[in-house]
This record gives sequence, C-alpha cells and structure tokens, in this order.
Amino acid sequence: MYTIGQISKMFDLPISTLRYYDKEGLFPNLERHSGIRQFGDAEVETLRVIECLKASGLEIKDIKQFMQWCTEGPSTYAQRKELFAARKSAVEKEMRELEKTLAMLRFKCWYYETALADGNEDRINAMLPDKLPPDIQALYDQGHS
Amino acid sequence: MYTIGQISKMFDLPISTLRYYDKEGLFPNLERHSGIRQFGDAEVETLRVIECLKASGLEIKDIKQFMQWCTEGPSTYAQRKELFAARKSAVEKEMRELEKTLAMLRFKCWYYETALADGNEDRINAMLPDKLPPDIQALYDQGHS
DNA sequence: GTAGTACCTAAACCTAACTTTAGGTCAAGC
DNA sequence: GCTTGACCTAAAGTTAGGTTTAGGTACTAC
Repeated sequence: MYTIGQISKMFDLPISTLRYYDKEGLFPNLERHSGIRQFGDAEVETLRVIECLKASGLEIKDIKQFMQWCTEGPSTYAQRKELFAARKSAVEKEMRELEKTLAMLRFKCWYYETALADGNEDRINAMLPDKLPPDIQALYDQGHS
Repeated sequence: MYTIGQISKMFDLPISTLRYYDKEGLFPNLERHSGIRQFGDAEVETLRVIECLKASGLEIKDIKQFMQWCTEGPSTYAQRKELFAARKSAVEKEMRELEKTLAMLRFKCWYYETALADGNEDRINAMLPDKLPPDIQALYDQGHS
C-alpha cells in the first residue's frame, strides 16, 4: 500500500493531479484509512491505464466511464474491448498524421540549412515546386499533398 | 487571391479561427482591400506551416515568433532552422511514446478479446505477469517497462 | 510545546485556443 | 427598398485539465 506522496513520486505526477483524478472518479475502489487515501496495486495498474488512455487522446470523463465499466464485471467486456479498439485506431491514425508532419519538418530543416549555406532562398525557389533533389522532393510532396 | 470564406473551405477551418490567427499575428503580411482580408499564395503556404507547427505541438505565440522571423529576412535563417530541428526532435520523441501507448492498447485489445471469449479474466490472470503467449508478452512488457 | 511534514477539503483561479455574441458595412438580387 | 449573404470588429464566453489558496488534522522531532 502506498500514500499519495509515494504514488506522486512513482508516476512523477503532482499530488494535486492525483486528488483531481480521484475527485473525477478515476479510482472507483480507492480505500481510505481515517480519511487518508490508500493506493494499492490495483490503483497503480489503474494509473498505468489512465496514462495510456490519456496518451491516446481520451478525455477524463471517458476514462471515468471505462473505470466504471471495470467495476461492473464481465457484462462490460464487450464495451471495454471496443473502447481499446477505437483508441488503437485513433493512435494509428495520429501516427500516420505525425509521419506527414515529420516529412514537412524534415523538408523545412533542409530548406533552412540550404538557405543558411547560400545566404538566401533564391536557389531553393528556383527548384520549387518540382525540381528538388529526389529525397527532398519526396518530403516536400508528402507535406504538400 | 482568396477571401476568408474560400480559405475556410480550402483548409476546413472555421472563419472565426482564421480571424483569430490573424489577430494573433500569424499573417504579418496579410493585405486588405477596404477592410477585407486578401489571402494570397503566401498566406496559403503560411497556413500549411501553421498546421504543421501546430501538429508538432508548438503554441500560437511561438508560431507568431516564427512568422515574425520570416519577415526579418536572411538574418534569422539560423533561428528558423533551429526551430524546425527542435520540432523534428519533439515529434520523433512523441512518436516513440505513441509506440509504447500502442503496445499497451494492443495488449488490452487481446486482453478483452480473451476475457470476452472466456467469460472471465481467470485464465489471463494466471498467465500474468510473465507467462503470456510470446507475442502478447512482448506488448505487455513494452507497456509495463 | 512548538516547528515541521504529510495528509485532507472546498472553492477559486488559471491557460490555451477557440467560439459566440452583438452590432455594423456593403453589394447583389427581387 | 428590402432582404440575403459575405465580410468586419470588440468583447465576452467556453472548455479541459489541471493548480492554487485558505484553512484544518495528525504525527514526529527537538
């Protein structure tokens, strides 16, 4: 069993955030001894899931819904499975979008390295929009599609 | 030249958002004819960069700073290059974190598919934490490291 | 016995990025 | 001449996800 301070250090989260999560209903089974929160292994695993779902873009109120399902037993397995499947798709989509962002960023890195070496953008502008070096052209096209 | 309504459709952004960006100084060279904003090719490219920098996690006020540098000519090439290099690193890091999130999500998908098929979590719990099927174990370990 | 530290609550506050509201201009169509 | 639609502004409102404040309890060290 852990205190809120120990959990705060374990997950590198402010104590105020943990209390906020509790107030929002993210630890439906959290026990207390004379008012003091007792975090157990279940809450540690819950926090791992919270961080995962948050990283996937889920809102707090939907995480609360999931935690509620967990207290309702096997009858909600299907909903929980659907939730994770949906999050998985959302993250896969997000990663595809970040790949495009990254292509644009790599292109811009090349752009300013070249501009810095040349002292101006004239040579680059003469190559735009379709006479760039092949590898750079690929980045440019990916970012301007 | 385009009106704000045309740009709104082109980028699928609310008109109010475009006006907000303008008010925040994201189009330093935007011209007007009798009060009406005239978006040209430069602004279209600016919006592409805005979307890219936003997707990379940059805040509006820092995007404004970049746009300001663009108006200052070759003397700011180095800063602009550094900005893009930093964004590139940030996005690469973000993608590595999303890979971990994705491993956890894939594990949870398997978890609930199995629980749904079994009607309970007993068999899964007996395999935890290190007797899962090899491919699943890899996902679990990645999400619990 | 008092100073420090870790815990507690309720409620007010904060920030970014928009969005909405209320009011106004201007040109075209009927 | 009046309604419709596209543009404009300033200012107030919204939302999520916390954070801070003000006040209180309880144990430990000196």
